Amino acid sequence: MKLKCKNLEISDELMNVGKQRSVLVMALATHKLKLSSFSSLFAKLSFSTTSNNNPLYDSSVADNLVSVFTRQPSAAAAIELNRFAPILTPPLVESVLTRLPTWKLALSFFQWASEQHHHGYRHNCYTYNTIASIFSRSRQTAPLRTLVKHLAESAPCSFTPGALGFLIRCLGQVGLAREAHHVFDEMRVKGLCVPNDYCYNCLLEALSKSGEVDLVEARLEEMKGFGWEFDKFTLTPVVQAYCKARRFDQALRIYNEMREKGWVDARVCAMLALSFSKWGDVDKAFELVESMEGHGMRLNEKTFCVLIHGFVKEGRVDRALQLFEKMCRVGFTPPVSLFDVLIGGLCKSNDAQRALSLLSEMKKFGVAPDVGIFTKLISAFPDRSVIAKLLEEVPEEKEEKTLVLIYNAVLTCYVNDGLMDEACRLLQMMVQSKSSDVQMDDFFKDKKLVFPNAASFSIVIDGLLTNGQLDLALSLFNDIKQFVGRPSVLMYNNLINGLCDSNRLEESRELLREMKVLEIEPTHFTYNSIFGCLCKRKDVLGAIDMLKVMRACGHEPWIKNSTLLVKELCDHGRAVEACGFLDSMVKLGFLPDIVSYSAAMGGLIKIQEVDRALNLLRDLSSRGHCPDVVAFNIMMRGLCKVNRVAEAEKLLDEIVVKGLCPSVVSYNLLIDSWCKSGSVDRAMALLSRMSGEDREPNVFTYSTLVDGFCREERPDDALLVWNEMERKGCSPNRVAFMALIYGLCKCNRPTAALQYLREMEHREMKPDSFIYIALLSAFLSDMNLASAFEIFKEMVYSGFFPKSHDKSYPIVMDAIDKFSKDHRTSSGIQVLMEEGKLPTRCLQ
DNA sequence: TTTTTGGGAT
Repeated sequence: MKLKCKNLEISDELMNVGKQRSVLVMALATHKLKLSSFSSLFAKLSFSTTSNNNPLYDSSVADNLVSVFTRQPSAAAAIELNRFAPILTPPLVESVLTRLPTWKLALSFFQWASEQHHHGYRHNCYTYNTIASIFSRSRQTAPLRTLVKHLAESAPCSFTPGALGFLIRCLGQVGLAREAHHVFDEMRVKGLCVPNDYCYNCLLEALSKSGEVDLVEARLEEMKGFGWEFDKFTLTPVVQAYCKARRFDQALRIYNEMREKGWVDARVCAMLALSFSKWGDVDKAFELVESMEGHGMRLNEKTFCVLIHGFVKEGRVDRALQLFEKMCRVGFTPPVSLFDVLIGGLCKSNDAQRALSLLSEMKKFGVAPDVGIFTKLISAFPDRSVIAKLLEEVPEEKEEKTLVLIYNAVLTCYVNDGLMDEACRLLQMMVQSKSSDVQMDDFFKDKKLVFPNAASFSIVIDGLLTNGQLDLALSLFNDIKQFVGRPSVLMYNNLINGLCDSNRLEESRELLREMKVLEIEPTHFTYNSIFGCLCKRKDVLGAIDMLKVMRACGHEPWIKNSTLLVKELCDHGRAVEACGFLDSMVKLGFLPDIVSYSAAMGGLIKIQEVDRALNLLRDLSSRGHCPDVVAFNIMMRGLCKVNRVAEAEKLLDEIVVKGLCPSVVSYNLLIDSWCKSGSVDRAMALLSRMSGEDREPNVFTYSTLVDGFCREERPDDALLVWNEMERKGCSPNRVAFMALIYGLCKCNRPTAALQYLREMEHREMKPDSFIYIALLSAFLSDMNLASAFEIFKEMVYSGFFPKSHDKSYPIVMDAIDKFSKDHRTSSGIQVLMEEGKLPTRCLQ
């Protein structure tokens, strides 16, 4: 009998089923897997039973269940599905699970089965393992994690040691080592499983795969305590864990132990060899591979390849070649990538001849060289003599194709060497090769030229673009259309990008129109090149128009572009327009980045619109953003600048309340504010709060405080801060030195200041001119004419002399007057004058 | 990709 119910409404019965969802279903649902809710799936399902109301369990039942869960929800037979429930058994569930095509469907079915406990169905360890291995194979860590968590906590189910091992391996395969570690203990504590040595071995493997070397060691100890014997499968993961942790000696110790017991196999050897190679010890790795041969072991193809790549990377082409020969000897055909890396390595170590000989090797294996290999070979012979040789050896059956490859390689070499003229000339010859009678180059005479393909043009055009030869690139581009056909999107993108970089917006738009005509779909790159150009031009309306286009075809504007527009506008005092632009973005459904909002806030502050900036900060959360510390810092700076320090302080508290961590900058801003307003002691209090919160002060903090103390005429405290800075290993920069020197001068300590100038010079930092002026005036007011003159000379010799409109001009002139009138310095001034170091017109 | 230190200008 076949039952089929169509379009059933969800019945009360079904609603009840819905309410009975098990804890597991709820737990799995927290992963927001967008599975159609099970009840609605029910309502749409159709299914058939084999013969009567009490169907037998046979493979056709499994088939039915599979087809019910696989089929697109169509005609409904929801209630009928319930008839399966009473006959559900773990083997049936297993069999259905393994037949379902996707992990999502398997999960649906598993959930449904979990709900059937009122019919007496319970999962056993094999159904759990089946779904676990499905998740593991499809790398679904989230549901897998939920599954084991549930397994240990709320759905006790006993496991055989073998089953626990299997489960742990599923976890290990997707890196859930911690979970494996945990479930192992849970099962044991709850009495659901008595782990044996196999379980331990599986656990060790999972742990070592995730690099949990400490846990590996702990479990090993535990095993010993329980009296389990170690075997090959115990120690292999231990070697692996030590290798991963770069604990070289320990890895070798275990390896030797294994060797004594005769447990070494190809896998362990390969693992160790790969690690040696990774650590740069190519010879040891090679030695190991050699010793394998003596014991009848051999590497697999993949390991050969990885080792050869690694050897070349370490600059050991010699060993790489030896390994390569071994690989060929055991009968593997090396892939092109291996030839590529070896030829590259040989070229790099100036063994071009040997590289060339590998090409014949390729021929023997029937592996066709690609353009990259040709390029490497040609570059390796600076006289280009190899080109003729390559051309001679072109196999007849693939002549056309191979010739283009070779010529494209030549073009690439020209481009790489910046020989754009040569590249263009060759391309032109290739184009003309059709029309015969072309004057051939030395390299190419005797050889047939070949007509270029799209790649040939692309190589040259890209080269021209990176060389800034935009117009030449454009004219070649037109040739493509004539000779090769439709250009690729990539070529359009590169040209449009080049045009936009040169601010040639109209032409780039023309190319975009052309793409439309040719029905070449532009990409986000295409649109963003043009959008970026409009942003750079501060063309707000144009940018918004472009956004509309992008909205229509579903491409996102790049953050850097919209941020650039906001920044550019703000830099020119147009913060209000910037805000308008951001609003337009929102209206178009693009959420601007927090960075662009921060830039806008900064712009508003710049034009004294502090309250507007504050409003924007407040609005951010309603626009779907959580202001970050930088946004708060910008706002704090704005408030400090207009002396609303108390509000800035409140923002600092708000940062903490919001669960963010104030940065050094946040503190620096307040410290600076207090230093500038004569409250250096409050600033110092904040410094101690910083150390309490483990926020290291930086050179900005210390410079600010040094400045603050000097402003309050407390040079000794300034020096204390300075020493504290050096003690903490924070080395002063130019600005810090200048702050101290200038501050000490203001406090009438020119001699101390001069010491720090010397220290600064010793560290190869040059002060700004105002430092000389400060020292000069300080020495003069200290009546120290000799030192004043020394500084004056240094100033003059370093090429600095104030202009007549300069504020420091009268100071310097007054100094010269004093120097001239004093017998100790007058001759020195004379010398400077004779040397022409002093502007003559200033000296009447 | 946004934020912090020196002086001083116009």
